[in-house]
Amino acid sequence: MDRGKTLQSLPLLGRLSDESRSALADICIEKILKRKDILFWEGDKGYSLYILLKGRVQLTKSAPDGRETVIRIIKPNEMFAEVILFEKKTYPVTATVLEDGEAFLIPRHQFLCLLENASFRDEFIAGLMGKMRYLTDRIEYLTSHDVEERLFHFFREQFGSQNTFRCRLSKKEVAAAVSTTPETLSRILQRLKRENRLMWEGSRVQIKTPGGYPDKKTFQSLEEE
Amino acid sequence: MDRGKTLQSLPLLGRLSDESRSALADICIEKILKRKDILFWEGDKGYSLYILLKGRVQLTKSAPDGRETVIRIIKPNEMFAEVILFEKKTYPVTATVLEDGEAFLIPRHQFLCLLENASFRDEFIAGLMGKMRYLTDRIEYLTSHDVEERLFHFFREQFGSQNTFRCRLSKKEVAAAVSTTPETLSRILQRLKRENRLMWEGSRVQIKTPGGYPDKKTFQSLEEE
DNA sequence: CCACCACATTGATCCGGATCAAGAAAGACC
DNA sequence: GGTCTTTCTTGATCCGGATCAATGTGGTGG
Repeated sequence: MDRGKTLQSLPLLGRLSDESRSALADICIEKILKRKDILFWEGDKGYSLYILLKGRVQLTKSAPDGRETVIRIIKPNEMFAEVILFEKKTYPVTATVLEDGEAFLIPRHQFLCLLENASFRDEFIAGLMGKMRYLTDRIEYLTSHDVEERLFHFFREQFGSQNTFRCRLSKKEVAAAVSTTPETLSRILQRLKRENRLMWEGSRVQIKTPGGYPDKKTFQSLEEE
Repeated sequence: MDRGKTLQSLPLLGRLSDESRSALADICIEKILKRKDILFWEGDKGYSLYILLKGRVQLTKSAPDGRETVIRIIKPNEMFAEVILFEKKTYPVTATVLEDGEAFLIPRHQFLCLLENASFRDEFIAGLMGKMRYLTDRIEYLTSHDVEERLFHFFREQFGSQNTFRCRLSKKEVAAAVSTTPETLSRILQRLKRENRLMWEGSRVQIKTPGGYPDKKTFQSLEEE
């Protein structure tokens, strides 16, 4: 893999000067991600951040009683775990690979140098703001929309506005992502199929709700920011 | 008010060089906050961020159906609305004054200059990270803790670990802050009083749960970060 | 000081979705 | 290919908390 090129194609890093980018290319570590790998646990001390190139990674937080809450599912080209950049603190979430892929792993102190570059820094901060908006929206979404709405919204966020796509996540995982149980999801899918509004066979999902999804609210996915 | 001094005493801004700080002092606008004032509406175009000096401000997001979700309640010395810094976008939340106070209002382009200062910038980014942690925690909290736990947690977050304090918010507002209805809150307060675990008379709240609150989980308030 | 309106309490009811339980299907592993 | 484990489905039940409704209580402005 030509790292320099890969790095350049990333929205975030395209802003770097050629020199910094190639310096980064020498530093960052490629990592192959296999489904079910844990990249780090909530509470771990950490010194690197990640850029996902391919695949899908889930960030969860666990309650004292063991229940896991999905905070966010990372799609390719997103950066995650930057939270450890400026604090000697620990990861606030656990990162689990949901779908095989690869990632760049960038050591923290290395990354900090890059922030001297004004244009890069602005892009980086803008990225953080986008994530804050995302989390804000997620709070609103989880507290005032029902499971069906959350499901449609989740699909749109993850797979864009296409009406048919391949979802490699298990139903259990999707249930967790929309903050419900497999049983409830199963029942809802059953009903949606009966009402001929959504079909999910194997990994193939087909949405047939011409003229818009049930959730009217315009809700931006992180990518679109 | 001696703005320079006030600015210096703020954790975030203390890091600035004396010159930048006094430049900032000349720029930033003092604003008196009266309960029920709206600082900005979700969707407004905005060009300034705020630092709350005194009082309390609520950030909410509204669902299409009109329901309002409280995202965060700002305490003194916190900065908010920085989200508009790097995007020409609109405020993602509505800011309502809950308790009389005052704030500094800093025009966006002015603030951007300050980021040239490395130490200030790091502090600023660290602040953003803290907020992301907060939002992450809030998602987990709202989805996997019941109203009683959320209530105790809210008090601790807002008023620290003291067992007795003055809460100037209305019950309706507290209900919203813990994402429930006034009716439910009322019933819970009634029960807690009967069980002699918490008393709320007038604005005076007294918690009598020696040896820890029901929510065992260590949960940092933003201030402690 | 009274009238009015937002807040607060209390009761009755309802409902979305979690939980528990048990079978069926589908991978995964030797 | 067969066993074993995990996922998925379906059914029955339960429960936290929302909603609806009615009444009580303050606070505030004229």
